[in-house]
Amino acid sequence: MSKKRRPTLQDVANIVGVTKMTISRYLRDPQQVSSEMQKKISLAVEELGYIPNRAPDLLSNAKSHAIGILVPSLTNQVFSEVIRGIERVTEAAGYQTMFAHYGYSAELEEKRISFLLSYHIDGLILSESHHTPRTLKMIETAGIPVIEMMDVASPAIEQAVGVDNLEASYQMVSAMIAKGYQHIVYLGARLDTRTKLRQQGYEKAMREHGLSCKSMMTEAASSFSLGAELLTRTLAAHPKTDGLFCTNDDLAIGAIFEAQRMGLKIPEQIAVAGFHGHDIGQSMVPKLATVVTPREKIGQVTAQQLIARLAGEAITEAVIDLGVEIRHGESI
Amino acid sequence: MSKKRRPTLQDVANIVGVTKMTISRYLRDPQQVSSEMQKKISLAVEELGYIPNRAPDLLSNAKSHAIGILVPSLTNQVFSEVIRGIERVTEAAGYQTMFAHYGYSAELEEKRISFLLSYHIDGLILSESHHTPRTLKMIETAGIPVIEMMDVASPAIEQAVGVDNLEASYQMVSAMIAKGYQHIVYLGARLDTRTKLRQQGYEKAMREHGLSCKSMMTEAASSFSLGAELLTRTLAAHPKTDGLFCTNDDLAIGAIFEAQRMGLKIPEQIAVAGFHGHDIGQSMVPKLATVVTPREKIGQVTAQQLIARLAGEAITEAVIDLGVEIRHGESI
DNA sequence: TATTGTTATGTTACAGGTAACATTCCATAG
DNA sequence: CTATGGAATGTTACCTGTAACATAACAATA
Repeated sequence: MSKKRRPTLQDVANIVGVTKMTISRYLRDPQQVSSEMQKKISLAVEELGYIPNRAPDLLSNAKSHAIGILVPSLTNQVFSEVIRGIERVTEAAGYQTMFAHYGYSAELEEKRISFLLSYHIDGLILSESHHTPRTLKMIETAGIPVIEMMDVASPAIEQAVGVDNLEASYQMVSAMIAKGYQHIVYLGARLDTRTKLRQQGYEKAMREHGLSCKSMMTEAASSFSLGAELLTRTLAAHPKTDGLFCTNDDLAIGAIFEAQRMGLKIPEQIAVAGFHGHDIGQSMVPKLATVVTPREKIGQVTAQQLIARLAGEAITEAVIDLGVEIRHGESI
Repeated sequence: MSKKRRPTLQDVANIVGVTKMTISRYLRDPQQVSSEMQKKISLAVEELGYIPNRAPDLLSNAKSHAIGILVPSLTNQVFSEVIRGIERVTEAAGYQTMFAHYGYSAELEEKRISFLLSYHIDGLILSESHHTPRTLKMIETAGIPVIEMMDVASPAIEQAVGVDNLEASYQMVSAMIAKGYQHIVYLGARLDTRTKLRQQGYEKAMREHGLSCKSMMTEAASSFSLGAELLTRTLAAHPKTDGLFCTNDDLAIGAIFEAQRMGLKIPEQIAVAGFHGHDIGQSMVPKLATVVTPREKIGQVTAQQLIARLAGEAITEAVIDLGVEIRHGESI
């Protein structure tokens, strides 16, 4: 009994009694072979359960029609929505996607990019503008189009699509100040690039109004329970706190739940604002004040730009800022 | 000016003045070449920014050390946690992961599997036990180990790791009935296999106590706002409802928020239970009653089993049931 | 009938890393 | 001084699909 081997085009060809070239043609476009041949090949392919093999293609430097997508985290709802936007476009354009995530670490990002490039992706989408030198070198060497998503402040490579996190935060905190809150504290977790930008936006608004900046930060990953914990710590450290600007909705919602447990009235005793505008913020009581980011649209526009460039078009806009919406909700 | 080309081992070899075989050895295990050669090659590799190329490897039927992972949805928090569990194990074992998602469609699953197999993955993890005939054929032909995650009721291939969704739901609904709720309605969305199993568990418990079954279902994807909507529709259709068993936490939480808006007391006027035990359920007020599934552990055990089989071990347990915990919380 | 075109299929060469085997060179033992 | 062994490096063949070119067979036209 011979060991089973993955069937090749040659195996199909042997059954049909033609060369593998004919099978190859059939698989790419059945019209290219005669109609009786189509039937015969179709049967043989089904019989063997032939599985396409990309290896030879990759080897001969053909286009892979695959694009690589790097996100910091899969657990983060934000990126699942961005990915949905990307795929809506890539799917329609006949491109396949290969994801990887790097846990907010530039070193891991480097590894993942190397992995994706080793599979000859045609284009690459990143979620960060900070990379290791080796990453930059690899990308240059690979010579494929690259787009950085999410923030537009300081693109490191060729093109960026996203929002201005600093400016958006500045606007939200300004709105809170305009409503009369004076002792606003910034809640941050997982100190990545965008978290820092949001903190800067917070500080800009506070300073502009002569208010003092206070932050409660941790390197732990965001979660609802972390938001609860940060509220407790904030009130212990700064009892006069009357507002929270949180780096994302999860922290904000966790803080609101904890405030409810403590019997604090929102927003009368403490105002809370988040970042992103997830569905849950609109369902909960009170409705969450938040900076609504166009997550799915970021994905769509990024994918459209990348595909245009894969089709040979030049970059027309190196930076595409899709803007945010300040939603007041009921919590400020 | 010549068009840039991705550097090959030969290019590195030319710079160093040896054959590419020496470079190949260095890259896989630097110890295999002399120490002065190590330095020279290292420099040349950096200079060119050499990127590994998996194509030749794939072509010669080498192990890819990559495993494919198929999940129905990336938006679904459940699967990000399962993936985290998988990666904790694969990362340590030196395996790389390639994800894909198929939007709960068996046809799309087939496409994705074909895609992953075309890249010569060594093993495959699925999240479903229902597949197209062609999928089954492909998997058989590929001859690689496959594990089905999530539910253990009716594995279709070789091995399954997960929980018993029907039994778990039966237990939760029984617990609700034991507390005195009589008019419990089942809330379901996106009618996939597991949702149906949970409904069956609900029905088994209700029938056993001579209570009548009522369901409020939709094919839309789960969300918090959908939970709110389903509650409204449920109360309109069945005014006497005093309990909800929801197919997941999102629906349950959305329903609770809506009940709060309506001024309904939980659990006095209406009890609500969810499924999975996400972090948010423990933070919110009231704490959510839920069936806690060992999501990360499912991932870990699945990966461990797969890697053991890749190492040549035989299947010792075709079905691994990791069990659930019934958490009463404050909402029933 | 000779010519041209068209459709269907065949032939050849190639992509880049690595397993398996071969060679070279030098140190040490006999 | 030769023989032996081992470390370092070289040589060859191979994996599979497809672009590019070649050929065959037959229909349509001059």
